[in-house]
Amino acid sequence: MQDLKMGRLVHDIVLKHGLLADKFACAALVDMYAKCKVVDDARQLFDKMQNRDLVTWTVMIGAFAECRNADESLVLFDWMIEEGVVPDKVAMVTIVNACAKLGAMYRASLVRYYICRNKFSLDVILGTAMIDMYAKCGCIDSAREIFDRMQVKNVITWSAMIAAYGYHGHGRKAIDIFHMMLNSGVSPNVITFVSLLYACSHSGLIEEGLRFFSLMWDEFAVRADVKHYTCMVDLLGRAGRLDEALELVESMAVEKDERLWGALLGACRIHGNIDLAEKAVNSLLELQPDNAGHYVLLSNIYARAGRWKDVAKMRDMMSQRRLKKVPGLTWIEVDNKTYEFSTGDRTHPRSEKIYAMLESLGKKLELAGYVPDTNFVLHDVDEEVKLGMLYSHSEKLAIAFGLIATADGTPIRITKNLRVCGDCHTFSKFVSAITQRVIIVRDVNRFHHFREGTCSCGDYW
DNA sequence: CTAGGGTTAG
Repeated sequence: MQDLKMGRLVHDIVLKHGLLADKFACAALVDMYAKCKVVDDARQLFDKMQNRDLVTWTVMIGAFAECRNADESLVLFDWMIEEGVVPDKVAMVTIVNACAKLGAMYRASLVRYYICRNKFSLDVILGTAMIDMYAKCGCIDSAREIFDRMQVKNVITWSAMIAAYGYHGHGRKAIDIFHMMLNSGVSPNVITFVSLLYACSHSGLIEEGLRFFSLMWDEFAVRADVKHYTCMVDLLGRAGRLDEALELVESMAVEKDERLWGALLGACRIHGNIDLAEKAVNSLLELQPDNAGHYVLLSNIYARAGRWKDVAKMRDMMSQRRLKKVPGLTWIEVDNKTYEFSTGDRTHPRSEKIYAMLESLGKKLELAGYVPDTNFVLHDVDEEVKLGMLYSHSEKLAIAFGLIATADGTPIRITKNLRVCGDCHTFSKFVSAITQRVIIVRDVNRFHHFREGTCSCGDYW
């Protein structure tokens, strides 16, 4: 049931007949609100219920992970345990899913401990959820361990592993898994191919990607949808084959969406193709006139080409339409606590040390050849102010804090709400070289593993 | 036996 109007009607009837004490009726209503994405209504009802049982808790926890902040799922889970409700396997899958969404490594390890201690067997669903959780927490090897231990794997399990290798930049391994899957007799589906093509494009495996794209229909009867085309546009576009990418877009018989044009625009950014970028943005703005991200991306492309008048034009368009760039946030877990940073943030208790660290780090980095790229600052301010803004990007603050607060040699794991900024990407490479630290960044799309001055994404993101 | 569970594209 996903009809909110009807759902509220049913809610009224339940109230009228005094059925609020009935846990089945209430759980179903909570679930209905959750599925209609009105999580606050679900929570209100949940709070009013007298006898909440495990299923109701599970629905509520899942609703938060689905609709809003997975952090709230974890809080609720703790509360449930405190109330003495004992989770079962389905509840664990729900909480594993919340950890995956958050990328919260510490919580993930607690959950694993809980699962082991209570001897929940790794059935195909719990195992698959754990693969996804580990991968999205940046621990691709742990994900693979779970995968290898699983006795029963279905198409979702295989797809999750292929996808995981894909967004960690291990295209070859994704292809290996795909072949293992075929050998085991499981047939790939639509999502398997999205994951596989994505893995190819993000590892620059052009010929392989093209081959799989034609194979999917010819050999597996899986019809290409807009997502597969998006992967192919990305694959060709990254490789600089923009003409072919455009040709594909123009020839496809499937309805085009904003992410397809977004892939083309991303390729234009990498290769500095302004004409095509403008075409892509025009199509994007037809579909989503209020998405600030599109303006920002085009503005960055202009900035890189030194077309400052056009940058100003974009900025004016944005302010006319009252569009604001989504503020960048970065999270880092230190000593089992999550810290959040925004640009120029000085709220952290160790803020002075963090800025001091950034300053000394900056000097070393610049000696090593790092040149801050103020083109990534969109604001119309003096160069010096730009430099200050650039150096206080949330990512850099989180990395500096990680360097201060964690032991030498331990990897630094951070999570971002946006795509990684080009300058922060360069910065992270230099930091990994100079400090001998591995830096693992989860951005909104994928993972970057920085090690000894290089990134696993091969600078294509 | 009946409410609740996993994978995907910029």
